[in-house]
Amino acid sequence: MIQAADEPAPAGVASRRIADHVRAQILAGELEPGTRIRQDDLARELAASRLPVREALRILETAGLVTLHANRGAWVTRLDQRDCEQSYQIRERIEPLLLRESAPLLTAEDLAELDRLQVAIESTDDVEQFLVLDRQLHWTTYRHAEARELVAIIERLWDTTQHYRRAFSRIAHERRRWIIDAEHRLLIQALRDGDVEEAERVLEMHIRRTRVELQAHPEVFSS
Amino acid sequence: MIQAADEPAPAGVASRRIADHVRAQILAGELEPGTRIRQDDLARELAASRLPVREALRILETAGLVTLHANRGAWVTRLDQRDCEQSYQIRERIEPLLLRESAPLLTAEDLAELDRLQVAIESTDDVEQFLVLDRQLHWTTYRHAEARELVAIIERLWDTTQHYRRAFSRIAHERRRWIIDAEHRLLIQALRDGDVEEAERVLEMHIRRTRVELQAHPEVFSS
DNA sequence: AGGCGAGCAATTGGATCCATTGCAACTCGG
DNA sequence: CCGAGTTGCAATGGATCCAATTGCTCGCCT
Repeated sequence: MIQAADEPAPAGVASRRIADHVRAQILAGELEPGTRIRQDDLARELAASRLPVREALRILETAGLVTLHANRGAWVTRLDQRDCEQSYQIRERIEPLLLRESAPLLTAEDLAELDRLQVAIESTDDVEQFLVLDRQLHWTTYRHAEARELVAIIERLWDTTQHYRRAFSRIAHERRRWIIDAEHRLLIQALRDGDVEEAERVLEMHIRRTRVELQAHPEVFSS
Repeated sequence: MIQAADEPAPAGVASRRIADHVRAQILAGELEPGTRIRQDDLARELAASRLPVREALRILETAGLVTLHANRGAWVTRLDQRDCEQSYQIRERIEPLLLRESAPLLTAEDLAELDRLQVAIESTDDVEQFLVLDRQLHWTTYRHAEARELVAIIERLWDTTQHYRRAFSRIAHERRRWIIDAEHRLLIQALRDGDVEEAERVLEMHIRRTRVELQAHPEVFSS
């Protein structure tokens, strides 16, 4: 092995790397729902052949992030309002399960990090930053959960709805942010108190409220 | 086009076909958790090259049915008792959502089919037959639901736990079957009455009871 | 005799090449 | 001038070939 560690490191299998890359692009909003993904372009962009690209697209299709049409190509999956609300409804019911498993194992360091993240959330005006930090905050509360299936499912739900969360934040963030902040603080406090049931209730309410507000903004899905 | 329609027809994309084939084999119990899947063998068996096989394996990995280790190969995913219980806990919370959406749209024909299926279930002693019919029955009740995400998630949960449901049925079916039959009949009756809430409650109870009974049989996961 | 290392076989991962499909523009006829 | 059919191109799907990694076995040294 001549080249040691100056390269960004192949880091595992190419198809996985490519899938992660595209996933990140979609989550970052660089690829919006409905945009076409061309195999050649991706391959050139990532300096790989089309073969791992195709595998990556199949992975992402199963993950629900892209939609494939036989002999026609791949597009970033577009959700309608109904699908999106349904996703939130599912999260509302199962994320408390994840929290229940993780909450009792949270350390003082975890709680400190939650505080830090919440302060950061309250002091940013950038939507993109907010999305990243919000996600970090919630997944920090889930850090000690070991339920693989549950984690996979919930990550999928976060992923497929990310774009609509962004669109929604863009138009309603100013008005909503103090509510979100309050809910986050209630969640963190319940966790600090070791009151898991209360934390579950707050989380469920947090997700439901977002879902209900989303109902009132169909323009998010119109484009 | 020389060869017209004597072939079984490619019928869509090969990778999808192969993935479905392997999925069916796993669900039928022909491939048990832990068994290795070799790319060459699959390719030969299905008269295809290894390329679509690889794509299929990536699909199935994302679907949670096989586990890939880089440069080492693919194995049918093995769940531990904790994972399996968690899957049932998730189903318990979200399948009622699917039922709620579908139940009001069930037709008289659907109800007749449910009766027919239930009669068939009660008159079979074959575990394999039972698994197929039970699955058909529940998915008939979900027939009119259109929530894509929810359907995908629940199918995944059924798929990944199928093997353990089989193992459990093998050892505890005699003792349990009258309970299952009773619950199915209650479910169908509630649907016939148009009492969706009652149907949801019965379904939740049905899944929870299975989960709790599974807790008492760790030997299912020992092999 | 046991453990460690090197070499080899088997299997997976990746690249290039060819076939097939779908789309679009252009042409020809009404 | 408009519509339908045909032809050509571009993008995906599939097969074969080659490289890289793994782990297993055999042999050697301690």
